[in-house]
Amino acid sequence: MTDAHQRSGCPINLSLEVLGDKWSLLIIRDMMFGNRRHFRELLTKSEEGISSNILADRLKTLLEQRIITREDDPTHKQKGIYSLTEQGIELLPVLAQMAAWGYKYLPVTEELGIRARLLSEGGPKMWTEFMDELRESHLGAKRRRRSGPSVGERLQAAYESVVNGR
Amino acid sequence: MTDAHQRSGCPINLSLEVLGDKWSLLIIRDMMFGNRRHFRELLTKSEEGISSNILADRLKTLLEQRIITREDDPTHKQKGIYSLTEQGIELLPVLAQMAAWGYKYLPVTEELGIRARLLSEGGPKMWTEFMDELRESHLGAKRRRRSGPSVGERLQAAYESVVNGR
DNA sequence: GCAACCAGTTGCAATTCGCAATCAGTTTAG
DNA sequence: CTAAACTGATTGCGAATTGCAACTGGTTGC
Repeated sequence: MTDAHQRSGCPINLSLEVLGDKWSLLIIRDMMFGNRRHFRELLTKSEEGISSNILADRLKTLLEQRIITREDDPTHKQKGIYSLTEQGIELLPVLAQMAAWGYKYLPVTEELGIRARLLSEGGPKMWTEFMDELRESHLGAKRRRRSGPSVGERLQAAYESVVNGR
Repeated sequence: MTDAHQRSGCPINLSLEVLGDKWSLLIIRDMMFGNRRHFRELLTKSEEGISSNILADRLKTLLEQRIITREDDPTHKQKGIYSLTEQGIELLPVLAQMAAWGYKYLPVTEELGIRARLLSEGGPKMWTEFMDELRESHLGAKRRRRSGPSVGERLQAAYESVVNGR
């Protein structure tokens, strides 16, 4: 896991060297949209069933790359709380574009596609708002009060609506 | 390489099952920005040095996923011409966001970062124009004549300007 | 004819992946 | 107080993937 073997200084290549595998972006996704902040939450509450050694390894590299941080949970001596950094939060547009593409071309299920659809329809303006919400919950940033439900709440409500209403 | 083991119907997960490795998106990148259309071009003219068996394997899965197509080159009985499909062309926003993120946070070299910078500054409007150009060169689509150099030409000129002018 | 070029394929060693079991400390229920 | 459950991982091991180098069978240009 040494970072000595850099292939080129191309931004796409460098991004892929950090994120180019089947799990890293899924962990980010769960932290962003599923509000998972503990190891166990990421391990058990995901659709795909990552195994614990892979999760531990990916969290380690995401920490090294400063995409997430880890701090102790004051309520539990063993729990750690993982948070997105600004750098991690700014992966949202990447995920949003990837979700939009997958939604358009791959066999997405209805309940898991609804977030992608809303996020795609909302466009960059909605992404920016959601990123501000993430800055509040992950970085403790102050945020102007908005009227109405947050983007996170709207996405979650839409998801539950599809799940319950079928 | 059977596609039986699908992990979930989430659009991000499905996208990662197709593109979640260190090479697939680099091949797409070279086809889009480097105008590589033949096996040898993709093999030898890339910064990163993919090996031929990996390239052959990735081209195969990209074909299966309908992200690219392959046709015989009429000028050479052995050459194949790889082209992006509409589905492949619409990966441009994903690459653009990934490039913008990498440009902002990773140790990108000046000459390889200039395209990312221009594409990021140009925004979705420039992406749309570039996608139209790709539709012309890869799908044979007719395109309204534009005044001035194309996006592809502008990116290439900027790259060469940095390479020569340092 | 022959060297260079074409798109891959093959063999093999090294690495990574994925599953299951396990670990040691912490908290909670009774 | 004790036992069970929970915490964030770690370990062992077989399977799959990766990466390098050599090679194949054919085509093209000189």
